[in-house]
Amino acid sequence: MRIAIGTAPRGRVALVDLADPSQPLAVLGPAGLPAAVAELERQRPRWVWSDARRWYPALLAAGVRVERCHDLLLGGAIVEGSADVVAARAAGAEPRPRWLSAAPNLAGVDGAIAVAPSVAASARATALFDLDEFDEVHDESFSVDAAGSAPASAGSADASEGAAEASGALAGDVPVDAVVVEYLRQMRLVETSARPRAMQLLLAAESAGALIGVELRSAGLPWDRVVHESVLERELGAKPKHGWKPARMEALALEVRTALEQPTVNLDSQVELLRALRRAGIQVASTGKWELREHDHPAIEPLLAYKRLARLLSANGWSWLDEWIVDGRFRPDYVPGGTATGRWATSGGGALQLPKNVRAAVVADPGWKLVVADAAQLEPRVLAGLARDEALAGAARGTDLYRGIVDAGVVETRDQAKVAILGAMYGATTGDSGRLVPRLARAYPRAMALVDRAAAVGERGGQVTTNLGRSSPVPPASWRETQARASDPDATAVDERRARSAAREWGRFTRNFVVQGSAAEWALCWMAALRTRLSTLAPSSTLAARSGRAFEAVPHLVYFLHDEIIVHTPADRADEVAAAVAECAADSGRLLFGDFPVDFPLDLAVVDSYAMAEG
DNA sequence: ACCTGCCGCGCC
DNA sequence: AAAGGGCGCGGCAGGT
Repeated sequence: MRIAIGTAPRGRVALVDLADPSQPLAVLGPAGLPAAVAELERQRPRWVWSDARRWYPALLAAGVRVERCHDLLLGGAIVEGSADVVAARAAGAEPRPRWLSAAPNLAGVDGAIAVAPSVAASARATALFDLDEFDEVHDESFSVDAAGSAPASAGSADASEGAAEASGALAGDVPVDAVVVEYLRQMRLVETSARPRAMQLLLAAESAGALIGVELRSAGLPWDRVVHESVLERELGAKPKHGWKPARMEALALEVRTALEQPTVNLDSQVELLRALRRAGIQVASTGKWELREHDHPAIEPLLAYKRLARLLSANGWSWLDEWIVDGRFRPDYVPGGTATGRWATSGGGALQLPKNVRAAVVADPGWKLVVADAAQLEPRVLAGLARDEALAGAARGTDLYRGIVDAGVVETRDQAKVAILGAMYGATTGDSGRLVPRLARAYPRAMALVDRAAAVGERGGQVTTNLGRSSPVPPASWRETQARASDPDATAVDERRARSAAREWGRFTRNFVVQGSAAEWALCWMAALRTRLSTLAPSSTLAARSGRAFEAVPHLVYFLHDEIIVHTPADRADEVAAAVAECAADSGRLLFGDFPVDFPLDLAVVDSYAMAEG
């Protein structure tokens, strides 16, 4: 069963069964939606909606979880960009609707936007049905007395979203008939794509990610403010008065200025600092710490210490704590599919850059545990699977792929194996890494050929595609102009050099894209499977379920970082959860690479604090 | 008072 | 101990 959710005239919401779109299942006010969804969810439908970030928070706030969805914004971005769908798009020639351009990565992509019906137009009568006919029609079983029995959304963490709803239209508001039309269009593109099964799986996994992104925010990452404050005090000293710098930073700044013999230089200004360093005889091209480290001067050590503290203060200091930690939870705004490769992004809070030294503040609730798991050397394993490289998969058989490469006699040390692998995937040509890559190529020719091919395609300006069918963007017009200028008869040496450099740069991007993007798919399938598994585990036998919250007493995901997840679980369920996490990793490998023998072992820990997980 | 671009640096 | 890919964010610089 598939049910579309979209807007209807006069601020209402409509539900349409895709098996019978001749008339809606229900047309109701926004307040009635959670109860209606909860009722229909018993039939385990796939909810089809414009954007999980638009529709799902209010449901979760009312305590309603859904099992699966199709997220049109994310699905649209994939099918519009995929080289596997090019023929299907051309054959069908159905226009992409304008509202899809809100999708991550789709804003600048060519599409038949001009001929798409505008939201306003499709909000009126359509071929499917006229919602105005359904003024008073809705199934009594969904009806919710506005005065009473509706699950309360007051007290939700997201007052702002409620306010936006009250004030009118939200981004992602799409008339239900347009939702149906777009869903059917996407399904036709999937069916006629080069690899329908893979594309279907990708859209399902991406949509599961869309649900998880909202759920992670709703659940929140348990955060101990006291521990965080003690980290800050240990590093920075006492909390300074508002608008002041911590005394320890001031002391370090004084030390630097003294050593440089420039008592007024402002260390926070790159321009001033660079000038001061040079005047003191330290010949650097930038103020970056990697370059500073190379120099021997009494100003360097306190300067590096100052920079480290300045970073901590501005990125995760007391004001971050006040802004982002509410009621013991960190609730970042995840953006699934927010990057070109399909990795997630976040907006606000820097959730994907939590410094190691503040992770101590991630602490399980009393009676709860954190199950922390990350996939060991995910990307080279994915590369082995993608390339069907038996030799590399052999080296990956144990828990330490780099050790496996050493044991195979390819390089001498684990460190060499690591930089060589990274160099192969990122396109290093110089340094230790670049020198080791040829040895890797001899040992693992299939894997190396795959990334080399991806790089060659990119250098020509072509698209490359992941395991499941997500394609890299085409290079921007400015890139193509640079290439065109170089092939002009009177191109200068500078033009040619610039074009070569830009071509190689795009080649490094596409080289990495296939690996990073396919690894993101593995992680998505892992997490989606885990989410399903967790929902089948019984609530804790020792923690009484309190009402009103979606995540009381049951294990749930609270964090995701590219190849790493954290589950917050009642302590008595931790071992079951850990086993499920590992099984789902193995399942994801089989799902994506069939019986090709590549392992996906995890570093897995059951801990009270994130800092106690090996990282 | 804003905006954009760039740097530097945290994470994978 | 830094080079290659992907990001977000804070801060400064330089513009309007």
